[in-house]
Amino acid sequence: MVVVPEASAGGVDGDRLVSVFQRLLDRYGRQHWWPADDIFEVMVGAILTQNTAWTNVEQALARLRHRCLLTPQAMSSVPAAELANSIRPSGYYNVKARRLQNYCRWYLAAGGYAALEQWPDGRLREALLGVNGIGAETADAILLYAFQRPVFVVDRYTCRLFSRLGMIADDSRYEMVQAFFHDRLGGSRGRRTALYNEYHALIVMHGKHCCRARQPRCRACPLAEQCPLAGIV
DNA sequence: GTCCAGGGTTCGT
DNA sequence: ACGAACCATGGA
Repeated sequence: MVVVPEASAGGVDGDRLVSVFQRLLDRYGRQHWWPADDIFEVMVGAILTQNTAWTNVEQALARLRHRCLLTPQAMSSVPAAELANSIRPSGYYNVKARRLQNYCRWYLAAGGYAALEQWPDGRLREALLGVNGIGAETADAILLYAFQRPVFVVDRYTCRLFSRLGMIADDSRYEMVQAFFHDRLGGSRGRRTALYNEYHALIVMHGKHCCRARQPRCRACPLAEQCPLAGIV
């Protein structure tokens, strides 16, 4: 599937969003997210990576796999203390153990993937948000990367980058930023799903190298002129 | 030693 | 409605 958008549906800012996407794609290439072996691991990873570096999440996932806890049945029935110990490298292990079990119990009670994939986007999103420990970003990551729904995932890197590009206010609410993308990147349902998938992954990849937290502007980034956004920022 | 990471909830104002 | 405190490990 070609992920390059045909044309923006959102005027000047839409064209700019497409331009940023093109530059990031040219510089970093296709990211092939989500990095996981199966659908359930995507969901677990989405919870474990909350405010946590992915390298830590990988260690936690390896421990879970080694202990045969990477299934919703095993994860929901194991003692919380044992689950917490298994995910220790990902940090916040007590709260995340509770969140994982909240999620697994909801997931199983709903009938698992086969049942949930039949749910419409809005209903599925609301249900995810109803699980304690699943906020807007985690819900959208699961919607996009596990359920293939056309939902743009807004994370810290997204807000930082596009506020520095002057396209959004630095204090914009989550849903406002998300609507900014939804309103300006059109196309078919499948096309938008593929585009949102790649775009978010590229934003994260870029954020790891450039435009770090303490740097006020992108031009101060380590990539300097190599930065794909050097001419824009 | 300091800073930060692919957030979310809870509890004060 | 909004901000602050809290959760916690590991890599740069």
